[in-house]
Amino acid sequence: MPPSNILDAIIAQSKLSKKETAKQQKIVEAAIALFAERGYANTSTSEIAKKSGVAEGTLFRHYGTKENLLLSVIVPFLKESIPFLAKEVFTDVNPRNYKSFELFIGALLRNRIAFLNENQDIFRVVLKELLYRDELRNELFPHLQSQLFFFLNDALEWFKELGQLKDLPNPVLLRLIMTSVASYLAVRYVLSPNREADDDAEVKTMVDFITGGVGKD
Amino acid sequence: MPPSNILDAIIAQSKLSKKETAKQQKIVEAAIALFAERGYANTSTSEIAKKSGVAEGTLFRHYGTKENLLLSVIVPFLKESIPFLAKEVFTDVNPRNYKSFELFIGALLRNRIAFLNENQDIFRVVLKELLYRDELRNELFPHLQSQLFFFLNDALEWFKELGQLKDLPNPVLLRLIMTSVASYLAVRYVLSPNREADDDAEVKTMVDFITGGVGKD
DNA sequence: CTAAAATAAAAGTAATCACTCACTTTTTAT
DNA sequence: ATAAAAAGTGAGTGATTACTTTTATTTTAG
Repeated sequence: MPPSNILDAIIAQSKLSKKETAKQQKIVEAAIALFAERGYANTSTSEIAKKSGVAEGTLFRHYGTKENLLLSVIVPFLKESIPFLAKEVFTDVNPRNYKSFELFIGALLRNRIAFLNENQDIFRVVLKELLYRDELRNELFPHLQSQLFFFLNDALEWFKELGQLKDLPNPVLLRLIMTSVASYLAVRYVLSPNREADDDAEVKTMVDFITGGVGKD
Repeated sequence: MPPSNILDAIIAQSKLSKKETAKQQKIVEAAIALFAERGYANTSTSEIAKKSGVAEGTLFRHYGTKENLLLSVIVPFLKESIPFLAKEVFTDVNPRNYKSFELFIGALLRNRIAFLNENQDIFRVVLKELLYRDELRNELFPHLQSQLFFFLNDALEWFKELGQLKDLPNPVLLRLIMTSVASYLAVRYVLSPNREADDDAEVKTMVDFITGGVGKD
């Protein structure tokens, strides 16, 4: 494996497994559930095989190693989850369509909440493994950051022009906004998963906080 | 072990091991380093024994199980780290001594940064295990929350009186402030550990953000 | 229909794991 | 000084692990 670039390796890997058989889907499904429930290290390949109704050998025929199976689980998620890679969110939540920064951030939050509602399990897997895997994280973060920057730089400039954003450097703004959004999502989906949420109220609270803080004018 | 209450069990456990032998200290030291580096599940007891220069049997004589060793590592940290339990931070950063909410939050941030500078490794261990251990988390969070509330409720009322805080419910204020602080610390110490930081500038940025958001007045 | 090729299942395999146990050494108390 | 208690040791133990190899079944091709 020549590439020092893990992301490339991951993407290449994901392209290799073009056709997914029914059994492969079952395997991935079971892997997601088990990894999310007890973590990668605490899940054995035999358990995955059992849960997916497949022989252990089948699992290794398709994925070679347990590590590789993890990547096959994480990669498709990342490809959708680093959304600014895909054009979807771009067009779905286009800053130019929003007259105020509040509305834009609100839409962005709603978009990501909807996505995570559909992907809670795998989100947990990804988050946990990102904590454990330094190399993956070290490659992913700059990549993520530059993608976010590429997408949001424009948006930030747009709302600065409209006079709705403080005149802070864009990287600083980006960091403040994204860590707020991320920590909200992390608490909501990972740390307190069972809670029922009033989306409208919560989004409003977060948007108000991000734009106006807690201080009195 | 009767108690359904894990926290009680932990605290009881920590009280049992009153006198720490030199070897015990070595063991805990090595365990922290290894757990932080590669996680609990990926660290074997034989490795811990080897690194700390004791026989594996010694480790089990003192801690009984690997799990128990983890608790012995986590507990003392938590006792200091849920700082509002201990009076130290209370007196060190007493809200009534601060004329403005900004100054108070700044002091709080500096206090926690100083603490984490001394405890980076174990902070990483705790954070990772909290993600993996539902029961621990489910017991710890309400406890943490109520402690924080007990301490900060007063502070929030104080700064509300001074007209420096928005008239939001205290639990909401608390959540917004603490998730901001926590996510800043998490990014700084866990996700991007190797970064060198300009404390003064970063604290200022965070304080400004928490009090005033990113929106233009 | 049949032989070859691809896929799945089952039965291994060597390594590693957390943990035990019989025993020795050190510390403490009298 | 001595006995009891505590601390320390390291060679085992059975269970489990990721992975392999062998055997069986299904799919495909001529």
